[in-house]
Amino acid sequence: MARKSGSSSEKTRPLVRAAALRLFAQGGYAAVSMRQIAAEVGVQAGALYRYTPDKQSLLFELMRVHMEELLVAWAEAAPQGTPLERLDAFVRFHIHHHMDRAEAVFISYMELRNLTPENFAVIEGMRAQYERVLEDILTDCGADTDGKLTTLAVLAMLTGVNTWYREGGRLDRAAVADSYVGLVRRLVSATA
Amino acid sequence: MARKSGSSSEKTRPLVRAAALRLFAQGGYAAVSMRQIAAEVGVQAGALYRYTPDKQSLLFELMRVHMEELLVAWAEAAPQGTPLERLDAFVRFHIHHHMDRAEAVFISYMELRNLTPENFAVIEGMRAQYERVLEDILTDCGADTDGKLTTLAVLAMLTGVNTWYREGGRLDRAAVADSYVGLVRRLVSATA
DNA sequence: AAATGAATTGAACACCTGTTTAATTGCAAC
DNA sequence: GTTGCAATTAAACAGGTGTTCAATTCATTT
Repeated sequence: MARKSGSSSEKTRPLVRAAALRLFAQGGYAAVSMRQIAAEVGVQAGALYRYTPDKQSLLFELMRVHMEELLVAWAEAAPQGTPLERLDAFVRFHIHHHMDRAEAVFISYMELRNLTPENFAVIEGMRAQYERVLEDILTDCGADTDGKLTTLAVLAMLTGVNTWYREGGRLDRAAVADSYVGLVRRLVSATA
Repeated sequence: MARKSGSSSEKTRPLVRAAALRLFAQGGYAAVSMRQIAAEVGVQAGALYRYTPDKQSLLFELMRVHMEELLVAWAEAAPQGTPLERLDAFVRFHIHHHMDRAEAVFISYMELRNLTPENFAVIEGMRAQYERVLEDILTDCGADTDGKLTTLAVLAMLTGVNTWYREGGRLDRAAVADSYVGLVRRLVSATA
């Protein structure tokens, strides 16, 4: 019979994920050992294999869940309205969502090359989905620019925030988002 | 007496650098072993230590030289002219320079955390110098925006090109640079 | 209290890590 | 042709790698 309330396993799994997230973000996938992760959880290395089939899956699941949450969060937050309103909303959404998940974002950008080809393809597909979200909005905005190029330019700009934004800095989250809304608006406006 | 022409050492050193550059870019600093680098050069691992005191210095030198070349190249290419002309020139310079050095650029962004604190500080200082170049230009452009924020936004946008640009793709180098000049011009233009 | 099965340990596996060093090779100078 | 030194090798060092598994502990159910 299944236990009525959470088994030890069900409580430990999130701890393993959290430890892996923190350590991978800090030191990089290749530089972090299963024994380090285990130590962070307070367990021996062998015990980790009750929660993940291997180290690679640990990384992959971190990235897959992150991308899934990103897509779901946008699907739930995506507003109706004029193309420009939706563009504003996307900029704010992206910045806030990414600020709240700095470690997962960092891993998802830095550890792509440590995925097996199959796992890489999955993540890449989800990333393409997210890029399409912005591309479609930009198309609706009717910018006279190269849609794909502008999409990638804007996304690079927005994601770049994570490399310098720190809580408690000169600008707070809302101020940063406001500034980028302004930047992106100008970016997509027709040339004078 | 010193040899008249280049010793074997002087011919091998660049090969070691090139192998390390390629392998670090491909697999990441932590995932690449000295034995792999040595194999690529066609030598035993121990022989590498005639060309570098240790693995860390190999990485650091790659990044330091890259940043130095970047700063020197701009110093030599930097034109006079109106602020907007200088901004255009910077955008073109940055994109072309980075396209030509994809591996070094990649390493310089991805392997920062694998530097010792002292080495990190050096690279970070050089990066700050380069950021100031653009910040000064933007200031001269008299944009009514937050100068530091705009600087980082533009740099993230420009450097992002390296994540998707591939030679032989839909757009050639010049077309990409032209597009980004347009994007950046709009970005810094006053709001309507 | 006894039984059950999940959770965990600790040791072992085969192999890889960066780095050092004595011994050897290779090559230019005399 | 011998000397002398730079370049290289092969082996060793101490320790770390991801992963497996028999043995043990632990907590719950009966």
